[in-house]
Amino acid sequence: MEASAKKLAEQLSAHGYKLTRQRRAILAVIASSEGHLNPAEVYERAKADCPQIGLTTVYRTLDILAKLGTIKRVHFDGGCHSYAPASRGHRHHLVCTGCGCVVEFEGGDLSALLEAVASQTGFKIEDHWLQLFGKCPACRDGS
Amino acid sequence: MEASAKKLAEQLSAHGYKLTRQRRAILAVIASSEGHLNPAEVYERAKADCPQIGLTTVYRTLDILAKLGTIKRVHFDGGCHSYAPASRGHRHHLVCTGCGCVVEFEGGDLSALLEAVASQTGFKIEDHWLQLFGKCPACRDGS
DNA sequence: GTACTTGCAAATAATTTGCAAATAT
DNA sequence: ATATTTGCAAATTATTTGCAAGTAC
Repeated sequence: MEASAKKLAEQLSAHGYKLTRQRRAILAVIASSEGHLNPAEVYERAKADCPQIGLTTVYRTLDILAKLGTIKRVHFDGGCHSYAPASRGHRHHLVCTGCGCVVEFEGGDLSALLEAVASQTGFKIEDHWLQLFGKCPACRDGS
Repeated sequence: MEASAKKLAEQLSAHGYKLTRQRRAILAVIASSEGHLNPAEVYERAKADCPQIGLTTVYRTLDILAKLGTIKRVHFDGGCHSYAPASRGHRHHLVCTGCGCVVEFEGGDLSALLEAVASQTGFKIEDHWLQLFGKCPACRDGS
């Protein structure tokens, strides 16, 4: 298991979850993924490591990881059930519309915007969600 | 048909779509909705106006409206298949986590942020997607 | 009149659940 | 040892499609 997957595994055991062969395989897939993966894709790739794994387990594990904040759902109009690894802290995703790879970035400073919206609308803002779409360096030059 | 629904209807016919009883009913539901609605909810409400409407038609009509940009999908972790009316121009949605109502706001100025991310990552940013969550004035005081 | 639109029922796809067997700690 | 986790198959839910009949223009 490579370094990044080990970190993710620690998050699981720190919360009292057992580290099974299946979960390790799923974590390895996610850690090594460049982009966002849906449950079926995770399942396919995890089978390389752990042939007996079931799709149900993938669903259950992704739920746990999403709840822990280890992974985050990536939303876009074509489908909203893909996940990408998430770092600690509030980060946002930048998704390549060419190859689907996902990069995290520091969320700039939105506080001025949030305050403006709050006073404009009377809402108490609790959370925000920003996602950017574009072409990564490779896809930008390539096609 | 009230004013707002009439405007939406014009968008449909301007694109060569016929204005059927069913489509009018769906538009009326959307125009008068305070929040986001999923296909099943639209269907239930549209039946008041047009009892013979089928769920299939709701799906098909929502697809058309989303393609035209008349409505926009509202994404959040609990479900990503709800829609809210969208104004022309680039606006963002503010969703109340209490009652589910949706308000649009002018998207502040994100250009500095976008440029920073672009130069940081090498991506060519094509689109962005911002959604805020909070409590609307009523839900804020109420509970 | 004609092409677009509809509702139905059936097909497909996606996700969840119950449960006995397996396993990490 | 034991509570958690698993895989399977079945159940459920959501969405899409084919097609003959209906309807807006």
